[in-house]
Amino acid sequence: MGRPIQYDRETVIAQATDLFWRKGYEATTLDDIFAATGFNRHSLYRAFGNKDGLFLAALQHYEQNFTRLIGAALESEAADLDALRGLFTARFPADLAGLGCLMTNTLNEAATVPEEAGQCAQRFLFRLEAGLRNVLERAQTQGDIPADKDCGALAKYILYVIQGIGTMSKVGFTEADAEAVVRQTLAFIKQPASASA
Amino acid sequence: MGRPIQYDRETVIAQATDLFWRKGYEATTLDDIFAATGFNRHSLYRAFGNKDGLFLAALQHYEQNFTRLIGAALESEAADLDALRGLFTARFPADLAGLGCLMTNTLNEAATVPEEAGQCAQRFLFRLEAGLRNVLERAQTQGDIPADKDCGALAKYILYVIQGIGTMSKVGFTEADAEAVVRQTLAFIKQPASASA
DNA sequence: AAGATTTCAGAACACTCATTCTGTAAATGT
DNA sequence: ACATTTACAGAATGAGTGTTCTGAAATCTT
Repeated sequence: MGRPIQYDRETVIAQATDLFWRKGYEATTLDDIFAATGFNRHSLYRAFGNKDGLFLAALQHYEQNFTRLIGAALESEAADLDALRGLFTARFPADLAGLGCLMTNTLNEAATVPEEAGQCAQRFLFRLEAGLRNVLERAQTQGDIPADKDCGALAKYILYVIQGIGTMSKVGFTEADAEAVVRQTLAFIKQPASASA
Repeated sequence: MGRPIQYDRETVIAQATDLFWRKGYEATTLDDIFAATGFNRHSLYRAFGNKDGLFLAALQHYEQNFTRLIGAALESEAADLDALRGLFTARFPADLAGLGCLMTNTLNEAATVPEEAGQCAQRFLFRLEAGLRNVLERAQTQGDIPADKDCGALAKYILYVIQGIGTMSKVGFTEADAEAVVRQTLAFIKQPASASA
């Protein structure tokens, strides 16, 4: 059956994800990846086809990790505003401090990234939006959000704020700033007297 | 004194700004610029030193254009919330639809952009933040914003939202979505009963 | 133990792109 | 009119990088 593989596929993907996350798709060279993971040039092309294939695998890896969090915080029966806040404060500022979100970064790099990657990131965004709406509607039926608010619009709003956090985290604004924004957003949402048109 | 220059420096910078804006720093090649502007390889190096020099000139050009708007909307004596809203709705969604803000884009590309460019973009951000705070404080003294709100925090908040708009505008979200976010944000800010911690 | 098969290691290739170089054209000053 | 200076035009260079190729190493099957 030939020589056995000396690398672990999942480990390689995880390490590559980290690199792409920090440096972006284009700025991450294959040599960077070989240096960081120690795995083989030829093996890359055998296992992933090419650089794009590896990048897509990294995006999927990222999405799966994130999916667990989203599933718990946004899509489960128990999801409420506290879970939403937890998603923000536990996940976003912690790991992503200074890195932004890989999906957001990919969207921002859309001009150079393979097309399929951009679509993947966009799907991710839509799913996030749907999850947010789910939580908000649930909270609304429980009375945590005024009944006259449009949860679809609020979900979109949060999505925008999330993208802002992703960008700002990369330019020296602190974790405390991001947390204040999250607090502020949740406070806004809960306020009665909706003055929105 | 030798052959006269056949290109107009300002025109070249304006065209280069447009390219960098649309495609980003790295993805824009010098050949792109030569093709779009028709001006000369040698002249570029003579006039701007190198690609980085041209990019910095483009950033300054962008900043100057923007400065007029910011000056009127944020830093003048007459600046109020309506002027702020005008800055959003007139400027951001119109020209920038699908492009984001050149400064935001530059920040997102920080890994590959020349260092000086990143600093320029960051200065721009701080200036924008200061202008926002100025408007909010003025509005607060005029009674448009509840007295118990922290204008510094609100200014930062708006800055985050602006970055979000810049990113989202590049991934298919419509101008109407962005306008809704602006309306929502202004409505939030004006609301009494601040529940923020 | 021998052959087959797959991985590993690194050189070689092809392409892009910023930068530099060489030669030509156009204007000014004497 | 001639020499000088500057711009224009395009070829040449060199570095970086994704991809392919060649040969050696390691393991399994028979």
